Amino acid sequence: MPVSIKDIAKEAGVSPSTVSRALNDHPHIRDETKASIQRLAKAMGYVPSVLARGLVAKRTASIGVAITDLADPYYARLMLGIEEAAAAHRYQVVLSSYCRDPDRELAIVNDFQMRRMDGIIITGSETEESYLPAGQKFFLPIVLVNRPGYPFSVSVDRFLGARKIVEHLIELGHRRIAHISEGARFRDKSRRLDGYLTALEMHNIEFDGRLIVDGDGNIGGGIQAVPQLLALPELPTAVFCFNDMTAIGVINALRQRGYEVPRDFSVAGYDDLEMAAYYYPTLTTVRQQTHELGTRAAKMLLKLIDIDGEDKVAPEVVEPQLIVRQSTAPVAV
Amino acid sequence: MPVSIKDIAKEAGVSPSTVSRALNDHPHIRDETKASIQRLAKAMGYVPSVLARGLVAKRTASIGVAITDLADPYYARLMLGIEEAAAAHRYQVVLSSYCRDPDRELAIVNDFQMRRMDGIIITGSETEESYLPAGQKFFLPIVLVNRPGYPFSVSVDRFLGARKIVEHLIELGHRRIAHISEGARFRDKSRRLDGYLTALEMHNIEFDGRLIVDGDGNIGGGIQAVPQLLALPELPTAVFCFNDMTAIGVINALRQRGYEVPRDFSVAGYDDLEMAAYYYPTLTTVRQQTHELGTRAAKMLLKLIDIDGEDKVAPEVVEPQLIVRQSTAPVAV
DNA sequence: TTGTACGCGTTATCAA
DNA sequence: TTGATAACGCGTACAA
Repeated sequence: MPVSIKDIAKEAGVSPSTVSRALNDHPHIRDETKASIQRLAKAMGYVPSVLARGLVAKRTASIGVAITDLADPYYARLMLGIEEAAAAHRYQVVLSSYCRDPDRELAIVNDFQMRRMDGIIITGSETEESYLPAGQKFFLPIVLVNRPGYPFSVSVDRFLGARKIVEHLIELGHRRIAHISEGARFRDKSRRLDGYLTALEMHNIEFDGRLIVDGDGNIGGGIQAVPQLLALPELPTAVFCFNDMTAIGVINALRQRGYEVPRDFSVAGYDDLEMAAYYYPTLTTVRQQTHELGTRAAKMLLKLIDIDGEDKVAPEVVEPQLIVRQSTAPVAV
Repeated sequence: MPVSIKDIAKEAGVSPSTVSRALNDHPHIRDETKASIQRLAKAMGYVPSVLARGLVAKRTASIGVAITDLADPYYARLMLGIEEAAAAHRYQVVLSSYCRDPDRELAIVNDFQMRRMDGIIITGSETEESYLPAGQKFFLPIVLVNRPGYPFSVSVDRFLGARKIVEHLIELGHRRIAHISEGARFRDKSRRLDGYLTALEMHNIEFDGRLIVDGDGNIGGGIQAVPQLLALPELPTAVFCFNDMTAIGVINALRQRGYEVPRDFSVAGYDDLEMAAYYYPTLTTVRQQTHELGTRAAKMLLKLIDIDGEDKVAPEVVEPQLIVRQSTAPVAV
């Protein structure tokens, strides 16, 4: 049973409010009593109750983060950024992973509401629309990461990132460039795919739909894509993958079949995971300012919480950076 | 402003207690009123407050998990196991990462206490001792993962895992086997180191302290260890790493210097991360039953919460499994 | 400087 | 079957 403020009051022979004041460093209280009560509280192992506090204060000094997938290290970096900004404002961060499952995403958001978090950050939402103010189902501020269509969002410009990396491949002489997508579900709204198409168009390269193969954002998706690519009547010379995990799958599957990267195929990833610099070969990829993305999202959310001035907040976009390493090379002649 | 039970009561023209009963499916209530109130609650966007509920119920139906490091995918798998078991008992899981920082670990545990979680799981605690019942600083049950000395713990037998993998190296003919540890801080209580020493002893191989080099559990630690190994007057032929991340760092650093694995050195990891099967070369490693570890930890915690019968709970140990892949090979002659 | 009284949202108990 | 009341732990006006 936790010790309550009343227990301390009884023990100290004062009223509960005096204890409350002592513990919260209130102005009008004798230094002596304050000190002795603080000492007593510590000795008795007092731990304040967020439940009771939040009930009266109508705030819990905590924000909830619903992340796409715990297993993806990309989100770990994002979390570091969020926690840093939150800690600076003395907010506690609570995390849950919805594993790319729309139902779980909504369940987590609902749980955060039940816990009366002060605000929520959702990465890569699968149900973006439901958070639109029109619905009014949510009574706390929500910031989305990488959903640039949402009014309160912080995103990396994935269109630009994809364009940059495809142009890099084109500059290396590649003309038949395959793309492994995140999955069929996302095809229409894929910014990466748009960037890919734009880069081709800018360089007058004709688009061939057979070069687009569905992955799933994980290693397995990359592995499964390879036989489809190799079955094409005319092989690609380069593969632009949805992310680094996919690229690792692709390189692995190619190696299994006796191909070498970048000798036989250039392969590019996206994300610049820590692993990208240590894989063999090291990955050419797109670095997203992940840490900054996190701090920006947290700051936007805190702004929404504090001033409640939704008008003052506009969607933010950060620019990604091309990282050239060894998995891409000039096309073989 | 969230809608409260009172708001609904006013709107429905009944008392708050009736609303509470309707929402909680209590027995003695007219089906009609129950249905209409439930409908009204949904329409008004009612979301119950865990704060208020927990205050009176003295339980929040949630457990906190403090994990070692978000960036380590090992913990993602563990979380899946925990969440699965928790969900089966209708418990919510809340996660925080302490990034191997003892202070943050204690801060998180304290926060969980403030939130009046029903119990806590801590992975790889850096401050194991502080949770011993003797201290009595904690009023909620705590289960530790991979701290077999603690009375309420679920662990993989790391001693056995290390012994298995070192014996595998010995069988391949290796005699000078280096070990990259988790860090100097952990040397005395390293079960992996014990397993390593035991394997050597069982095969009458003399121990050479210079072969033990400190890492940090991350890629960087592996990278930094390599120059120290290469500076030894007599080179090792194999390296047993604290974990897969360290092994990746080691292999990478060796490759940078023109060495090839396993031609020049055999390198073994520990954990069997997803990546281990896809790295180049694929890693020989030790698979921990990570998912099962998670479910077991959650079940133990739930037992402690429910029956409060500490006597009925004993530390559990699961057996790890040797996974042989391409990063280890017979010693060169 | 300290104590008293009330309310936050909810549930449980008792009475109607 | 329903309503009134108290209680959970805490903060804060207001009174002393």
